Amino acid sequence: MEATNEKILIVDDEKDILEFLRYNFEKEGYTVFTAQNGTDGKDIAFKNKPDLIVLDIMMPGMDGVELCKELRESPDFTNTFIIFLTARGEDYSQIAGFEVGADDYITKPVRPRVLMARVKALLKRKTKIKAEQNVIEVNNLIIDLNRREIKFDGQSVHLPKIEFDILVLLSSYPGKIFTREEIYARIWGNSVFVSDRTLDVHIRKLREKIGNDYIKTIKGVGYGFNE
Amino acid sequence: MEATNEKILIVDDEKDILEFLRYNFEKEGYTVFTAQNGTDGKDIAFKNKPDLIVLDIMMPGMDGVELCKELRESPDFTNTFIIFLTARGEDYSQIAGFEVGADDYITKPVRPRVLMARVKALLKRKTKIKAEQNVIEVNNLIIDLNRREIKFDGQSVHLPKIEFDILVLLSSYPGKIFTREEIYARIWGNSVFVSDRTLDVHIRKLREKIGNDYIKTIKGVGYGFNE
DNA sequence: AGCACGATTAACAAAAAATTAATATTAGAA
DNA sequence: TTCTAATATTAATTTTTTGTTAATCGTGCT
Repeated sequence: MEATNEKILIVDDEKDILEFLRYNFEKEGYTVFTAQNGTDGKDIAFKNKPDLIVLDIMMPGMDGVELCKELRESPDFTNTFIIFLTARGEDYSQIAGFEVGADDYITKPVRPRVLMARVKALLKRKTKIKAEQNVIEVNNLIIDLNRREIKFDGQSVHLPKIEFDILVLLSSYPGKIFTREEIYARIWGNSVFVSDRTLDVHIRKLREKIGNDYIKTIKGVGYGFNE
Repeated sequence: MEATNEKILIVDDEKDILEFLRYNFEKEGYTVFTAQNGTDGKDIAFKNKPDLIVLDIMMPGMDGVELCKELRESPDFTNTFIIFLTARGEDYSQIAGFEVGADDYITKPVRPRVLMARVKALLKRKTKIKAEQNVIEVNNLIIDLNRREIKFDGQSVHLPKIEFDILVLLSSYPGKIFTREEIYARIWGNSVFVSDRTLDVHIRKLREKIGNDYIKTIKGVGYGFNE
């Protein structure tokens, strides 16, 4: 696994758990911050702007729910993922509430693989996704899936169907290399056959509109999307 | 919050998600039904007539798309809101309308707050349309849902049924692109088949009456409404 | 019956998009 | 470095999609 270098903040009053999780996340290449109480957690959050926060519910002093609420009040954290740790059987009514703003929760005892899976699911894309609007945003490129249009350098640009679909496919999995066959299969379907240069032409037209930086060629394989 | 008592059906094969969402929606005052597969979902839908349905695309047995299609064939569900859960990068044209008739879709992993926001937005629209002035107003165009007539540049213009329905559909979701299939599904229903140019003719007649600016064509996809 | 209205269809025109073909260029192996 | 297969590029061509007009069909009304 490549070093993703995504930042994760874990807040829990039990030192054992903290170290246990730290070990596991660091092993996977994440940068880990920890705090043993809500107040410290808040400071570290504001200082380091983590991509995802794992919060224990029950803590002395400021508890997880309180911390979460305070974070969500800041625009810096409206798009940060927050996962709660809760004891099984605990009345999780507090966190499960949307007003708190949890993205997910898992029950203790924490199984690292479960937690890791949830984290990965949430962080899957480094690309900022404006989930509220079905918009993919990367640097100076905004792909609006509802309107089926893109904005490049602030300019709305119309993309014909196939070009748009290819761009969505590639940009949905930044970094992943799609083989030509894969792209043909997903865009044209398995029963349609077009000649071999067709894809290149579409790629070229896309590049004409969004520049050469986003779509990279892997010779002998296919294409990918750069962040 | 007052008890809205709006009914929501959630269909997903993952029990965790189901319960999590159930809890949250109930807390917000909604009446929640759940089903773990399409077949059950269909039964419950017909029995309870929910106001909004959240459908997972991928399910064993009858999947979300299939269920949606079947529901849309019944006049009971032509006006029910349907939100799809889908993986990003999936061929969402199938979902985002394609012959199906989805009102919205969100990409997994599901962020509860996002889902809740969308649900509220949709239901608000509905209650708004039901309760309030029943008028959609854009620039020099006023669509009166009660009288089923429009005012363009201050002039009352009568619209025949289908033209009016198309205009309402499009203008209710400004910016969203409706596929032709979706429009056919929503206006004519999934069991009625008319020839291929029919929609174009209605669109043309609409444009004749309200000008060319409001309805835009997305070639290869469908139509949308400009703000 | 005859009329009016709306919906649909058919036939063709126009526009846009997709594909192909032909040639140039390039990345990467030998 | 040289060579070659893979990709880029360009322009021409074909195909697909939509627009437009007019004719037809059907229904309800007088």
